[in-house]
Amino acid sequence: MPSSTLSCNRIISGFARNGHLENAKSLFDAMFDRDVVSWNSILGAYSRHGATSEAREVFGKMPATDGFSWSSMLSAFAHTASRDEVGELFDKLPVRELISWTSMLHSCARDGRLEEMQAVFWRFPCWDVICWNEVITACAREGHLSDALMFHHGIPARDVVTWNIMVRALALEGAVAAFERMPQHDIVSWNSMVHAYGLAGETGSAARLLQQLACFSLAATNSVIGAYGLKGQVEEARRVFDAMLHRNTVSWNSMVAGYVRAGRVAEAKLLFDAMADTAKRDVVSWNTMLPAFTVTEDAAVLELVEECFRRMPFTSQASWNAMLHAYACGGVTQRAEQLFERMPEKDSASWSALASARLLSGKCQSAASVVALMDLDGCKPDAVSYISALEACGMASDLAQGRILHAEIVAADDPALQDGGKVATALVSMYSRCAALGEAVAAFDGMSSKNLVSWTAMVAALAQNGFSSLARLAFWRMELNGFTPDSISFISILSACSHAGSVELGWSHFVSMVGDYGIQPGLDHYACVLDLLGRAGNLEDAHELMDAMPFIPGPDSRTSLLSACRGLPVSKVPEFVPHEQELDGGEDVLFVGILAAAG
DNA sequence: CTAGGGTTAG
Repeated sequence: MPSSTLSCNRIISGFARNGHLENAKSLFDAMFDRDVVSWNSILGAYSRHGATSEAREVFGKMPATDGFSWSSMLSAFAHTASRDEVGELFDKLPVRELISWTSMLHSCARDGRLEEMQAVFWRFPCWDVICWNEVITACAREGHLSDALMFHHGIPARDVVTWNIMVRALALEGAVAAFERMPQHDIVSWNSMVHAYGLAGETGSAARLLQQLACFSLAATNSVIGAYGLKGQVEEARRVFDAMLHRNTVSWNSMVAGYVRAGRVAEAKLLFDAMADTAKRDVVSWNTMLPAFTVTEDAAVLELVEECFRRMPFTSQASWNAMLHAYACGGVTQRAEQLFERMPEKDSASWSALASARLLSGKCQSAASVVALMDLDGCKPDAVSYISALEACGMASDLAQGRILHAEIVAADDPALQDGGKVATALVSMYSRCAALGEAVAAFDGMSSKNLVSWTAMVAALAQNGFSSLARLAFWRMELNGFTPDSISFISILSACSHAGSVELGWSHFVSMVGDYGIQPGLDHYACVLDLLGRAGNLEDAHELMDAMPFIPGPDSRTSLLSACRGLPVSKVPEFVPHEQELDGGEDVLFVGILAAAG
């Protein structure tokens, strides 16, 4: 037991800073002479841990308080308490220093009151780099990137944190630029840069950067494991994981998540069980197991997931959402609706999961109404809400409802709804499926920055509405604009060719997809080409392709062949076209139709 | 020695 108050305080603050709250507390309890610094250290520890009620209790017991005590309390409130409580405490402050003002910024930022935050910011008596950084972070986190950049440019002096915020906030290109421009790097800068590469799917660059690090970084290593997992490169992720000398809960969780995402549930479960001995399982570990069913769609896995959910020692909002999502994917809408009713709290992700449950079971109208319901319930619809509602309108061909949603999106005028043009792309698809091609084109033309996905949606819209040559033109313009078509773009263009009966062109796209772009054709591509050949009456080639394709021909491909025979005399129907007894319901009718037509 | 900003996982 150290004798002086000063040395005790030093040890207590050391414990508190490193999260050893229990040790800090027991030394504090054993002290003879506690001064205000001893009390403040304990108070600060509770405050930083978000333990506001404990902090409040300590604050109440303090024999004397100073500016530090009040600042700690205000910080705790700013992180956890309501706007009114924070305001009340702020009014009671004996002195208002910049630190307290900065906590007020955080309180606004926390629940998205960005305009109020900016108003508060400009009322400050003076500013330092930390309060500037706080507003930049808040703007960036809420998706107000232009505001974030404005403050970034407006700041009189930047420190390493200012730059790190930009590395975190910007997409890869911007992150690289910020990283290269910043005068010096700290470990957080490197971690953020590794993470940015991982987020962009550039796992190779992320791994290379990790190796360049002079010292071991848990955060960066975990980022790389996570990035490999996201891309399905589980073996690479495992190699990094196995090479680690120190792993924390996040390392384990990331590795488990990689297996789950890859549908390798058995291995995920094995690690999940193993980590119970070595690392502390937290709520995220449990939540990580829950999406397993979404990937595997294996009924046995759904049971395992339900079991997991029941046994969870703690649940978070994400646990409920993940379970809801699993039900949605499993098509067990009834259970999804029941779980939704039982949920203690509902956030926008919960409502979106409900919408997808309804959408996947074909209840398009009630899926489209989710946006209105959540709004009534006091939950602000976000980009995902609008995207799934628009998809529902498209599926239901509910043009009127789609237009209402469009008007709401425009009226909301929220930068967060831009979300990389995803909402605008959803509008294009919605209008297209409602056969309102003019409005689809208008939505597309109105996009400030188009990307591969929006171009592909436009190609598909033109193809679906029978404008095959325009679809081909759009495909060509897309390439001229520097967007390299991916597997999905080719489905759009192949279906355009198929609708138009352009055999040669469709075939050349198919060949170029494989040869020039190195894209492995999937079942959908084969189905388009089969349909194309079938429509053109090129049965020989169609049959040859059906034999050669690495998929079991589904009913659709056989129907393509069959429909191609429509009108042929029975004697001319090739023998490889399926016989009557092989056919099930839908095809049977078609076949009978062919025979009748053949007379 | 104590108070405000940036670091990983669903």
